[in-house]
Amino acid sequence: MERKLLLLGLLQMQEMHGYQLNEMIDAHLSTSIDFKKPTIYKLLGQMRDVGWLEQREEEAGNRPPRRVYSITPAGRDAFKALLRESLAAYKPTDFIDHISLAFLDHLSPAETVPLLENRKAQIQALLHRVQSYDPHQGSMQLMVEHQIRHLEMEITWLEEVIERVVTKGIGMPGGTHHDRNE
Amino acid sequence: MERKLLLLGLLQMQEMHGYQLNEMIDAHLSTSIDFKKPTIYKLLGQMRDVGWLEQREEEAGNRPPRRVYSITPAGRDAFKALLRESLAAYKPTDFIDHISLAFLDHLSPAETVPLLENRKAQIQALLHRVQSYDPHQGSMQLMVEHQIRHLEMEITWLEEVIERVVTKGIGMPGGTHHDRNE
DNA sequence: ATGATTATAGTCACATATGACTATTTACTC
DNA sequence: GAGTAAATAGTCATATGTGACTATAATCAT
Repeated sequence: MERKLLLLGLLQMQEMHGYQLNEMIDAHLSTSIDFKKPTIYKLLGQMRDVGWLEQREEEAGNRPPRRVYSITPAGRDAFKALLRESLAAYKPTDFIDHISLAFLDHLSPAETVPLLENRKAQIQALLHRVQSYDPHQGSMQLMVEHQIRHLEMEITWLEEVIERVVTKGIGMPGGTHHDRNE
Repeated sequence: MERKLLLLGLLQMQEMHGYQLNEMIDAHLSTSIDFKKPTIYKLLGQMRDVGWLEQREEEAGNRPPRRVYSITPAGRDAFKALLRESLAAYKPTDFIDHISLAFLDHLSPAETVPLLENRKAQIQALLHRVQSYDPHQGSMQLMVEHQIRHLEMEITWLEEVIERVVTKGIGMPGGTHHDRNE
C-alpha cells in the first residue's frame, strides 16, 4: 500500500511513464526504500486496471512508445484515503536484522570489535551518502531528515555497544562464555 | 539468515522443540521481530536436513510426541559463521512505511495533526509495552534497549514533525497546496 | 556498415514469510 | 460422558518483491 501511495504521490505532481518513475525512485530514494522496476510496472498496471490511473501511448518518434500514466479523479481519492490511513498507522520496525547483537558474547571481544567497527563504517558511509544529497529539497525532505536522524542514532548506539564490549560489560550476568577454541 | 541465526542461538542455550521456540519468540520477541510458526518449523526442517540440527523424538507420555532439536557441531560452526557475517554487515532499514510523511502537504493541518497524534500514540503504546518487560534481562537485553532507543527517537521525531505542521513550516517552499475541497 | 549504448517496455521464475487451516492426544469442566 | 481447551505437530495456498532476463528502436562511436 505504501508503494502505491508513493507512485500516486509522484504522479500527482506530474504524469510520467514507468521508466521515469523508476529513474526518479532509483536516483532519489534508493538509499531509504526498496522499490524496483518489476514492482513499479506491476503496480502501475494494477492501478490502471482499477481506474486509478489512465494510460496514454505517446508515439513521439523518439524511442519505443512510452506509456504515460496520469492520475484519475478516482486515483486522487484513493491517494487521499491511503495517505490518511498510512499517516495514522504506525507499523513497527522489524529488528530481525539486528538479532546478531543478542549473541555478542559468543565471540571474543578481540574478534567482535573489528566486526562492529566494520558495521559502523557501513552506517557512516550510508549517512554520508544521504547527507550529500540533502540539498535536494522538496517533498522528500522529511524522509531524508528522518533517515539522517535514524542513522545518527544507530551510530551512537553502536558506539555504545562497542564500548561495552571493550569494557566487558556485555551478556549474561556472570560474564562472557565464548568457546575456548580461540 | 538472521532467522536461522536466532534459532541456532536459542538452541545453543538449550535444546528445544518447535512449539517451545515459537512460544519463546512470541512471548519475548514479538514486539521487535516478525517470526511466525510456519517459518520456524520450515527452518528447523531445513537445518535438520543439512545437518545443523539433530532431531530426537521424545515420547514422554505427555502429549503428541515432541520433536526436540539440538544443535550439532556443524550447527555450532554455522552459527559462528552466520554470527560473524551478520555482525559485520549493516542492512539499511527500509523507510517505505514512512513515505506518507512525504505527502503531508496534501492534507490540511487540521486534518493532519490528529492523524499524526494517533500514530504517535501507537508508538508510545509500543514503547510502554517494550519497557514493561525490560526486566527480562539476558541475551535479548541489547535488543530491547536498542528498540527502546529507536522508539524514543521516533517519538521525538514525530513530535517535531507535528510541531512543524502546526506552525506551517512544511512542504514545498511557497506553502502548502492541499486541495480546495475541504 | 557494424556494434554498443540508451531509452523504453516489460515478463517470469524464484524466494520468502504468513494466515488460515488440519491433526492428535490428554486434561479439565460441566 | 461430552465437549472444550491446551500442547504439540505441521501444511498449503497466497501474497509480495526481486533478479535476471527478453525485446525494440534509435543513436553514436569506430
